This record gives sequence, C-alpha cells and structure tokens, in this order.
Amino acid sequence: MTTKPPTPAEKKPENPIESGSKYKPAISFKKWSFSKELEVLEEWKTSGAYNLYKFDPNSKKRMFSIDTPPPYPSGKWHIGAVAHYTMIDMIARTQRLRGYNVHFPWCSDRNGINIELVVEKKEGKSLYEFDRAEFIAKCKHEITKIADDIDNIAKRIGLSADFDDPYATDSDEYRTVTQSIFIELYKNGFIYEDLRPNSYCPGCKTTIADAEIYYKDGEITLNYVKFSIEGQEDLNDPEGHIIIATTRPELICACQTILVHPDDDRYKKFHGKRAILPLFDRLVLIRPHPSAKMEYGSGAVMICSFGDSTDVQLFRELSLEPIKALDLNVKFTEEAGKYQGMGVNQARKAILEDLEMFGHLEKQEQTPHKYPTCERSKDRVEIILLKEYYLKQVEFLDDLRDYARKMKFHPPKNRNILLDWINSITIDWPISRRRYYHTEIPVWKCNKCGEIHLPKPGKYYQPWREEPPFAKKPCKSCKSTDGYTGETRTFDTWMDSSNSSIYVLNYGRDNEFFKKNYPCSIRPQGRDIVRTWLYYTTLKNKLLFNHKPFIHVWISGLGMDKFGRKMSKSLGNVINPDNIINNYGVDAFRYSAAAISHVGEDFRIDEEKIANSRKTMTKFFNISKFASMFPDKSHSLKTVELRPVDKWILAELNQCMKIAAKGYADFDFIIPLQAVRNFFVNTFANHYLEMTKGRAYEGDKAVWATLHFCLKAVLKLFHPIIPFLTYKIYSEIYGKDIQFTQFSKPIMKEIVSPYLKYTKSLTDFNADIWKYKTDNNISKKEKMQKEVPEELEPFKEELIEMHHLK
RNA sequence: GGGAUCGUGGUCUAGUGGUGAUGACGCCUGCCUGACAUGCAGGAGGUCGGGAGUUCAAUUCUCCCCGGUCCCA
Repeated sequence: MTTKPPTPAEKKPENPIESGSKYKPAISFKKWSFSKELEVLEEWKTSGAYNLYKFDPNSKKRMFSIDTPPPYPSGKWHIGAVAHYTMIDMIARTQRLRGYNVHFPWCSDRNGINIELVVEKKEGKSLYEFDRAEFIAKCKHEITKIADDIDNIAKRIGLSADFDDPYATDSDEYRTVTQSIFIELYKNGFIYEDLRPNSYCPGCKTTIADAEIYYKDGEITLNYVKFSIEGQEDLNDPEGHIIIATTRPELICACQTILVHPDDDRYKKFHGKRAILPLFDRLVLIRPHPSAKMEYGSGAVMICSFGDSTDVQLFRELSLEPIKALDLNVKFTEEAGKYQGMGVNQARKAILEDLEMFGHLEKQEQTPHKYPTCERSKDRVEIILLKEYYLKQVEFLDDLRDYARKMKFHPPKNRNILLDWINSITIDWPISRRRYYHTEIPVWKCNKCGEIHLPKPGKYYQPWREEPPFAKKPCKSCKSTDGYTGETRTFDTWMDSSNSSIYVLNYGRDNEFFKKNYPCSIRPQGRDIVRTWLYYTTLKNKLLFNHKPFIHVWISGLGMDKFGRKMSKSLGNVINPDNIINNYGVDAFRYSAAAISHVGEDFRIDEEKIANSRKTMTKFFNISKFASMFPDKSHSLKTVELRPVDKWILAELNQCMKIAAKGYADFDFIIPLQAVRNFFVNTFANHYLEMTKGRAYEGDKAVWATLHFCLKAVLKLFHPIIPFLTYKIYSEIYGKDIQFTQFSKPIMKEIVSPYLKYTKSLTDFNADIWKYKTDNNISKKEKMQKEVPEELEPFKEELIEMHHLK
C-alpha cells in the first residue's frame, strides 16, 4: 500500500464547506474517525438503545428469534469467532429493519470439560483428587473471570443483543430445564441404562459420544504373531500355527475369535479349528468371515474386546462374550493375568517382549493408521465396557432426515453436512459422563434393588450431595426402606446445549409463550458443530415435539489466516481482536467480515484488508457529508418535479434495493454489501452527484429530495453491516435512531423504470469524456467541444454543465 | 476405498450455450476537478482447474481426471 504525502493545506482551493457557502453540512464534524464509535456506544447507553434491544414479548410485530450460540469462554476470543458474532448481529439488525420484533438473547456456555481442564492444569491435579464441591467452586470462579472479557468485546463490536438479561448454561435456572427435559424424556421411554462397549477417554476419564471423537493419522507397528493350532502345537510347522497380524497385541487376553477371509486359500485348512492364545493358553475358534481382508497383514485377524469399533460390531454380530480387559483407569484387569495393573502401552511392550521370548513374534512392520482421539484432551480413545445412560436416536433417523430437508439452510449445500452425519449414526447416544462441572443427572437409585427413581421436574437437583425429595418413601419397586443413593454422574454437555433454542423461547418457564412462538426462527452457527449442536438440537425437538427446531439454519465457515491456514499458536498467526478493533475500528472490521466471502465459505482474515476498509468508511462518510449540505425538510419526492436524471438514479436505487433485499433475505451479506457499495460509490457519487451538483448548488429541490431519498435508503441498507457510521450520520442529519427504523421501500417503479436503459450509455459517455481529457492532459474544468448524442437528449443540460461542453 | 461440496485475474466476487468474461481490494500511470489525495481518472493482470465429448458454437451441458474442504469406512 502506498500513500502519497498529503497536499499542504495552503495549496487547497477553498471549498464551499469551509468557505462559508450558504450550504453547510448537517453533519457536525469534518472527518470520520473510528474513535467516534466509542461516542456512539456511549450514546446508545444513555439513549436507551440497549433497552430497545431487549426483547418485548408484548410487541404486535412478527417475532424473529435467534438462537445465539452461547460463546464458550476459553481464553482470548478468537478473531474468527468475533467475525462470526458480528455476522449474527447483522442478521439481528437486518430483521429489525425488516420490521420484525427481534429476540437476540445474550448468553454463555459454561458447562463442560474445557473449564475443568483449565482448573486441573492450574492446580496441577485431576478433578478426582479434589473435593467435588470445591472443584465446582473453582470452575465457577475461573469461568466467570474469562466470560467478562467476551462480554466487553461483544458490546464493543456493536452487538445488538439483549445484554440486560443474559443466560448461562451453568445457572440453576438453565440446569433445571435440562434436568426437567431429561425427566420428561425418561418418562416417555426415550432413555435407558445399559452395559455396552463405549468410547472412553483415558484423559477425561469418562465415556464420550461419537460426535466428540476426532480421527488422527499416524503410524503404528503391525505385529505378526504366531498362534498354535489346537492338537498340532508346533510353531515351526506351517500346519501347526496361524499367523495373526495385529496392532493391539496387548489385547490378546480379550480375544474371542480369529477371522480369515472365506476365499483365502492359505487358511481354508483352518476353518473351524481352534487356536491357542499365546501367553494365555486359551482356545479360540478360527472362522471364515468377509470382514478379514486378505491383503492386510497376514490376512488373519484376532477379534478382541475391544480393539476398535469393528471389534464391537463383530462381537455383536457373532454373539461373542466380551472380556473386560481394561478398567476405568485404563489399566488391565485380572483377565490379563501377570499383566494386570499395567497401562496399555506398558502392557504392549511387556507382551511383545514375552511373545518374542517364546518364539511367537514372527515379524513387525510399520503401517499407516487412523486412530480415534478425544476432541478435548486429544488422548487416544479406548473402547471399554461400561454401564451408561443412553438417549434413543437410531429409531428416529428418518424423521431427523425429514426435518433436515424442511429447514431452510443458508447456504443450502450445508444441509448435507447434517444429512451425512445422520446417515452415519448406528448407535444410541450415551449421555452420562463421569465429570463434575456439568449438569447433574437427576436420578436416585434404591439401595436394595437399584431401581431408578426420578424427582419431580421444575427444580435443580444435585443427587451427589442431596437427599432425594422422596427419601422417606419406600422403593416403588421392591418396597424396601433401605434408602437411596444419588447418581454421581453428569450429562454430556450437548444434553444441555441442545436445549438452548427452546430455552430462549421460555420452554418450561412460560409454556403459553413457547407454544405461540415455537419453532425458533434461526440457528446461526459454525460448520464445525453441525454434528453436535445442530444434530442434537434436532434430535431433542423430535423427541419432545415431533417438529423441526428451526425455520432457518445459518451455517458459517471458519475464520482462517490470510493464506487460508487455521490460526494456531504454533503457526504464530493468531490475531488478537483487541488490536484489530483498536487499530481499525469495528465498522471497518465488520465491513471486511461481510465482504470476505459468501455465507458458509471459510473466510480469510487479512489485516491489510481491514485496514483498507477504513478508506471505504471515509468514502461513505464524504458522500453523506455532501448530501447533508442540502436541506431535506419542506420537500419530498412527492412535492418536487423530477427531471430524467433524478428518475434515472431512483431507478438504479430500486435495482440496488432489490438485489440487497434478496441478499439480506438469505443472510448472505456480501450481496447487499457489493450491490449498495456499487450503487453508492460507482453510480450515485461518480455519476449522479457529478451530473447534478450544479442544480444542487442552484437550489433545485428535486435534486435535494433525490439526494436525501437515496442517502436515507443507502444508510439503512448499510446499517446491518456498519452500524456505527450509519447510526452517527443518520442521527446527525435526520435526528432519529436508524436502528429502529425500517428499510426504505422502492418507489414509483412505473415512472422510473424506463430510465434504467440509459445507464450504460450515460456512464459510458461520461467515461469517454474523462478518458479524452485525461489522455490529452486537459483539466476536467476545461471547456470542450462535444455534442451530446441524441439518445442522451433527456440528460443534455446536466451533461453540458458537468463536462463544460460547448 | 465410498460419499458430499467447491475450483473464474494475487485475493474476494458477477455472469451467460454465441460478438470485447462483472465489480471490489491490491498493483502501475497521470491528475487537486465547487464531498472526498483515506481522493479522481486511466491502465496492466485471467488457457473461466485439466482432458475428452455433445453442439455450427461451451467458462456455461455430459463424462473422466486433478486439486481444496468436509463426512464416513
């Protein structure tokens, strides 16, 4: 970027604004500086604008409800997230200007493992080493500190959310709703407890759901291990042993069968025979099965409980009895014999040594491998047999697909992300977790028979430290009076996050209001949490209401650095939002966020682009300042006599409004941004202003009325994107708060539309003359000989004056 | 390996079966013209991912391939 040195002020010719001309701009300051944004924020505070963001349940207008994504406080807010929230604010402001009663709640998501990990790290011990109440208090303290920073940025970037009445997912009120919904779902038969193989994170020490698993690529050692055949125990005789290829030799103790491909000629002789597990001397059957790939390893695999999800499937399919080899600490159990108490890696090493010592290890090779990890702690996930609560989902997938098709996605192609995920679901959702800073599962069990007892909904329960409300009553199942034990487990955080859209509609608190306003108008969110937040919300709404959860779903892409890479500390490309805001202002940032790409695409955040957007803000300001020189009262489009050039620009404005309206209806802000900028700068300022300046200074009220009509319309069209600048200009000129007006309506279509056909020839004519004067080094003020072509006859007077034609 | 989706000048973006592929930012050149030098005017930059096919004609339609992103195995 090169900027030329500013021309000394004394060389500047006097202009009417500074020279006491009879026209003075209505805008009271000469230059736009983004420091004005702070004044605007102050004005909003004192003028009560924040009260007007507050949702009015009694309004007569149509309601538009936004299921604001509750930000999860975790360190500094990511610049991509900041951009994301400014775009959500654009949705809110757009809908207000379209005449809706907008409900734009403010909130924070504070449950979950993230904050627990922060506390564990800070204190240097695991949550199980804490007193539970003490740990919870520490989490609450920690998260409150971080959340303040987000709130401050949210206000600074101009979010028009209801800051007076925020909700937090860890509040008693919110948790009450989560628990009440659980009780309702349980009573309706959608929840059950069962002992099953589950994905288990050794780091977080809890079950996790498929949606929380991320696969990583790596290399692993593939071991070729000789298993003797029953009755022919000779490791040197090819008839006496079979070679198994395995990446998980430590699980030999949990092996229940060996599979070979039915067509694999090498192993047909072993079909139906039994092999002896090395080191454990237990017999397992060798069976033909198509899941064994001939080309992988030796072609023979052992099936253990549980090496991976394929093992789980095969255990189910072949009705094998699982062996519980690992405990909750991911240490081997007594099933592992002498390896009991060892961790996975330790046991693998020991077993491989022993296999080698006894001549069972044929060879080893490295092989590429994809393995499941926990999305939060990044630990490698193990599959362990555990009793957990499940929410049914498998039997409802058809309905979920149906809802996915019925919701209006922005952009439409992102519907497939949800459909892909629904199509991949094969098991019910395990919803119980062995963590602390989550919503507690409101369950007590009979000390004698273990029967599950639920309390009445409508209150927040902490069964791990509370007596049940029915403590004095005998068990409803076995009639014993031995008392009850509170459930110590908590919910998967998505069990509460998936209630946000009905929570903001007061479900469980004001059911009449809820019924009237369900479903929620829009879910704005990032593409990365479709399979969690959006999916689980859809599931919940199916189970509770048999209905799609949203009218619109707005799925944005992710914020990348200027080269399209993810921002990360290790790459050193993280942008601090404070620096952007303090150096370039919020409007410039919002403008470049909207200009950056279509909704749904990943967007590259480039500091230089944001810096350049400041120029655009100045440009908009200057055009507005010019128009504001001329009075806008005492005349309107209805009372003046428009000339063709006025009708022409109004026709162009109509076009611009039409395109912008469509873009706004799709919540795709780059479309209105380009259309309005194009109109305002390239057509309105460059051509119309130049053509009508003379008449404006001469006091032509038709021009004045047209200028103001266009300016008002443009300010409103820009307002969702750049709220500060448009607010300031609008209030300076028109004395009203633009935030609570409505978009201008297109006017006099029949009268002005015929003039659209002149645009090309008109702008070409102007460009030709400019080019001629530039090429010939003639000042634009210079008179020149040129006839106005016949087709531009309606604009003749303006063109002669503008170009000083003779 | 299967599926989804995208691929237009450095970056973002418009667009269509047919004479010069839109605009913005950036870049280069010239210029103070009664809002604006944070500007004005002009200019350079593209084999419209690659190949084949349909057609008189394809960036636009079909197929294959390549590349990006995502999901599943």
